[in-house]
Amino acid sequence: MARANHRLTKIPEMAIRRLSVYTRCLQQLEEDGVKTISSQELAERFSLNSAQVRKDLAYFGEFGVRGIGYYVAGLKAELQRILGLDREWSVALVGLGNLGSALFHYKGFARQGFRIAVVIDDDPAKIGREIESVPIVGSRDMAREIKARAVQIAIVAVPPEAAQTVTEQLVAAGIKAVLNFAPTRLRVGREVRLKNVDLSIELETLSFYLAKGAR
Amino acid sequence: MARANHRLTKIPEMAIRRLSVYTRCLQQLEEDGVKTISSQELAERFSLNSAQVRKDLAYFGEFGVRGIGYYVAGLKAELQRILGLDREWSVALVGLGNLGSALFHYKGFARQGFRIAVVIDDDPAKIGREIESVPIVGSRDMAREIKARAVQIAIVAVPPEAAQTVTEQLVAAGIKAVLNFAPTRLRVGREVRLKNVDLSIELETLSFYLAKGAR
DNA sequence: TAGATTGTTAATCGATTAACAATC
DNA sequence: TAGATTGTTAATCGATTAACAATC
Repeated sequence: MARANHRLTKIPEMAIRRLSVYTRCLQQLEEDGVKTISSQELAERFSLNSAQVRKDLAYFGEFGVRGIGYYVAGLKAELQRILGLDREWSVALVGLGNLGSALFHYKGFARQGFRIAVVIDDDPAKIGREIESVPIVGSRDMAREIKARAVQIAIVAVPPEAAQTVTEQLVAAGIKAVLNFAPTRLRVGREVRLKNVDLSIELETLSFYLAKGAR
Repeated sequence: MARANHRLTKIPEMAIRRLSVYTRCLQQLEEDGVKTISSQELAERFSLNSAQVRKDLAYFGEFGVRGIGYYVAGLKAELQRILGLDREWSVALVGLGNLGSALFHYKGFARQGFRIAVVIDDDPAKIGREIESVPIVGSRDMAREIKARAVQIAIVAVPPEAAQTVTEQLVAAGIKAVLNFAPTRLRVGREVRLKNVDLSIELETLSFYLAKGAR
């Protein structure tokens, strides 16, 4: 029964993350000249259950062909569309310290259509300059630049004590989603999508298992 | 009934992560001079359920006092011990490019007792030098340095094509846990704890919600 | 003692997986 | 048609939450 229940159901966050992973795999498969793939084969690559792969996809539509599997190129295109990876997103990078610079040069972002359109940093030695043709502006000019460049996503990589203030300015300037690397819990309104990346917590879970092993 | 069921039960990964979060909060509370806190108060700070806080703690023991709550200093110390944060861990940082440098200078790691004891990079311009008194060695000398410095944790921040090879060398040298920032799925034996940090996937989930909002 | 809050059990909720009719 | 694999329903599993006796 081909019904579009995928409009109504709430989609688990983990399903979205897996979609991301499938997409990258499909991209590789396409480059390798693979034409079709079954849910079973796809699942094996990530030690998942084939039913989970099919269910993740079923949230969004019917992309497969019974007896065949999925056409790699077609499914990749569908997933890219669903994830918003079929277009370019203008991103503002806030903070050009060590982490900010690393993120600026990180190749993975650009590959999926995320283009850093403006860098924001209040260091007088940096304001007014460019980095790889991307302008560096002070927070004073932040709102103007964000609007002018239709930036919707901000990557926050400033010291923790500056993060909340700068985020409020970003939201006031019209930013719709924030990826936060500052080790602080940010408070934003519900109209803004916030994702925290906590670098310390990952090390701490590792040390838990090491410490446990030693006990 | 004070039984140590916490020795047998399998502990959810998410519970460990929350323990990390509680610990940091308790640290702050201690600095602020707060003596006791209830599961309810603690839960509210993270929009969690108080039963969840109590259950997370109950995996490891009985730390609270009925009618009172938890003594901040005592609970903090217990959780630090459980997470292995009551001691110093020697860490090897592999790859000193943009991301590696950022991670090297990242203050959050050192704060919780993770000390970068050696940097590994094969750039001839870097080998043999030091960065903030930490030696930089080539992968040729990796095994020797890791053993000499009793390093158990490695942070991998090399280009994706080098990640698998270097990880195998790390494991051969006796590394017990790997935090991987390279955008590649690493394959390691089951005796090694592996945690992947995928920077792209976070942006991709954000763009999913933005794209959905626009549909 | 009366009030507060824990630790734990039982109920609920949600996500994963097995099973299978539909169908290419 | 026979074989393969989907999309979906129903069963299972695990994690979250409500409820409450125990007890400070």
